[in-house]
Amino acid sequence: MTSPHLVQVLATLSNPHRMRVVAALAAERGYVSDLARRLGISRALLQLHLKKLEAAGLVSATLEFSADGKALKFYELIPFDLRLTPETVALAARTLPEESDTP
Amino acid sequence: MTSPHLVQVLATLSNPHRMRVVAALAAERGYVSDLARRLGISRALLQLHLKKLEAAGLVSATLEFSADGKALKFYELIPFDLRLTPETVALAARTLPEESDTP
DNA sequence: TTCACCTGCTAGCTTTTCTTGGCATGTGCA
DNA sequence: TGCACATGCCAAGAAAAGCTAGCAGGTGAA
Repeated sequence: MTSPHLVQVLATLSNPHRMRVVAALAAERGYVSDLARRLGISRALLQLHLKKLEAAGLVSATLEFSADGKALKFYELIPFDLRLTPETVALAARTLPEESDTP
Repeated sequence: MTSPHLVQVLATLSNPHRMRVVAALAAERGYVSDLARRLGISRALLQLHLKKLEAAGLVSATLEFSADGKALKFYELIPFDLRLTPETVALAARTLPEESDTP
């Protein structure tokens, strides 16, 4: 894993809503509106968090069709296994872009 | 680890500056001004990040005195070892405070 | 006394993130 | 045709995070 990606993953997971989304998807995949109901948050908000989770490579989406022809966007977890220690963080920090790169 | 704490730790580590600080301290402890020079950032900024790292329980500070009597605040790493998987995240999410708790 | 260090704090600005509410589109069913 | 449910997107405000510049106080050495 590259460290900008690690930064992104950590930032993505460090949010209560997104942790709950991961938990919900770990139990069972679901489509957007369904998930929103299960989690008790608005669809717009969930969609935004799902976007971030997808951008971080933590979930993936599949368009499917229900029996009655409705288009449903199913989300499911992409398994991950990260270890966070001073050593792994230090290692990642070495591949971080310089701050002088974006003046 | 409680999940609010996990959220805090992840949020704290998901920052390039703070990752560099952890990396620097993993290599060798140091005092504020020294660290600022090593990292090439302003002292005020470093102090802010050190505060967050300390609040998250990732570093600790000790006041010491140099040979010539100057007070130096040394920071060092507190070892940590976190594993991040869908399961650990789901587990943590279950102990998350309800959103209805802070209306 | 003046200089070169060290520490700590904060007011204020900029940028980013979070969140809501609304609008548009499409489907099948009564 | 009207209803229910699905998706996507965006504007705009509220809240949080990031950063700088500056001030104040302390020490030892020249």
